[in-house]
Amino acid sequence: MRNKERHIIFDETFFGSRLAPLLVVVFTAQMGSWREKGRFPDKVVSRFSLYLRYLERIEQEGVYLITSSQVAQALQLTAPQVRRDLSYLGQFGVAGVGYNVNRLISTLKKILGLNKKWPVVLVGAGNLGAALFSYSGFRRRGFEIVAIFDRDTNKIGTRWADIAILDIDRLTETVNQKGVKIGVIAVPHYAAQQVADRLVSSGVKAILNFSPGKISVPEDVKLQNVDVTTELETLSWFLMQ
Amino acid sequence: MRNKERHIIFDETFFGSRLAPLLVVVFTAQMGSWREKGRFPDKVVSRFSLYLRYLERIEQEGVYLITSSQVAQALQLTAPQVRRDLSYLGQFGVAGVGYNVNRLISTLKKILGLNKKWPVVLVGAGNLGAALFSYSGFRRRGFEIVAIFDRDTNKIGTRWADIAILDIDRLTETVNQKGVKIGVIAVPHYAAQQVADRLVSSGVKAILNFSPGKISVPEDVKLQNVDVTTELETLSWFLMQ
DNA sequence: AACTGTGAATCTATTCACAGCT
DNA sequence: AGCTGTGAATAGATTCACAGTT
Repeated sequence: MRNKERHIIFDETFFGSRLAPLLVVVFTAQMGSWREKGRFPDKVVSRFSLYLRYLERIEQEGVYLITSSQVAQALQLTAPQVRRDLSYLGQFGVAGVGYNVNRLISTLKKILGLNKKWPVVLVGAGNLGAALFSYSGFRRRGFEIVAIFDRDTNKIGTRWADIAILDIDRLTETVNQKGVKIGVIAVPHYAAQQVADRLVSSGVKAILNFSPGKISVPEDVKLQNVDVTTELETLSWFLMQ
Repeated sequence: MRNKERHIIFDETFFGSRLAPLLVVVFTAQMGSWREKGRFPDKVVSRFSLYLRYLERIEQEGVYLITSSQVAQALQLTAPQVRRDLSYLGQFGVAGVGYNVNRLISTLKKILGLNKKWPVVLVGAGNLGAALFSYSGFRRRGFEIVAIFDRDTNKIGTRWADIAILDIDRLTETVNQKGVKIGVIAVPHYAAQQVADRLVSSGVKAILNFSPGKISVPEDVKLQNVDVTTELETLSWFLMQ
């Protein structure tokens, strides 16, 4: 019927009562699933990213040791949460002392895959594309836009910095040649699904989508959405309260 | 006390027994807290936003009735989740039939505060600012950028469409004059906290922040972050698996 | 004395499963 | 017959609290 064990915990005061023990039901088997899968939840990963940025900043300032509560305070989290997150990395901290900033940084980088270079294709050479292109944070992290695609013939053939804007028809060719695994979609919503399909069929395995509305991709492709309208509408809802 | 605890493992034989149903006693009193607070969780609100967009689209296509599973399929959610979300709005559906698209749309709009116009200030007239400014989805939803601020003297005094780019020093003045409650931050990270502080002290109550890294605001101000680097790093992590 | 690492507890979100309406 | 609305069940994420380490 049920294949999961349940653990029931009770202390001596409950032994007197018939039903009381049943009140302290604890469903276990919760923890320890990431361990087998070798993957942590997305939420934890995105905090890893925050931790990394923070740690790199304080490393610049000469800090080489940090405690969970300092990290928590800086990033508006709680200390236990920071410890729990970092414990996913293994036993890193030194009890009574804190964490070694350097070791943390290099571990986080390794886990996040930031030691290697990721060639990225950007689809959409509009304002948003330009903003993403000019955002230096990507390059600093190893994400390098190797080609830009659009279908506007006025843009095709021109360059941004030294990166050519190509016809979208050359997407597959480029993705294969440069071994691109990440695509960024910055086109209007009506074109988004089509672009996603092309990226997928070209062999891209991870997509960052900036166009509003849902697009769908096969299960083995990771899709990350950034939906600005939704964010604004959440604010609007807040202001209505 | 702690030492007296016993762990007992119940397997399926137990769950076949008469006592099993009693376990249920424990886990109640969970639901029904949002109702008093009159607010739903952020996650639900952001799905409201998705529902609304989808419903408006199908309304265009002449659909006036929709079921939870249709919505779920279109938005890659589950049917029970859609029903649960919509049930927060009250009893809207018709059993055996589905939901009236029109009524849903107008209720969602009301809840999300999209019946009124929201004047918005945009701080940062770079590429990202330009992308946000030119994104027509905002205006369609009642978010109107009434002023743009920057500190670059080359930009100050120029206009985008008919909206002037002003010196950041005139922020408070504008916010007060136009009753602005929402601010969008699209400046480099090193300037973000300072801009946030100015927005807050000018009276803005909700901030959409596009610059990477955490900024902090008082409790009564709603902050929504869009952190592109983190999204990309999550993809990178995925690709490492 | 100060901090980590982690079971257990709690809190939050999602899904199941079905009574009840049309 | 088909769908909603919702208690109950499950899953997931966060926090508490403290044993253990330096």
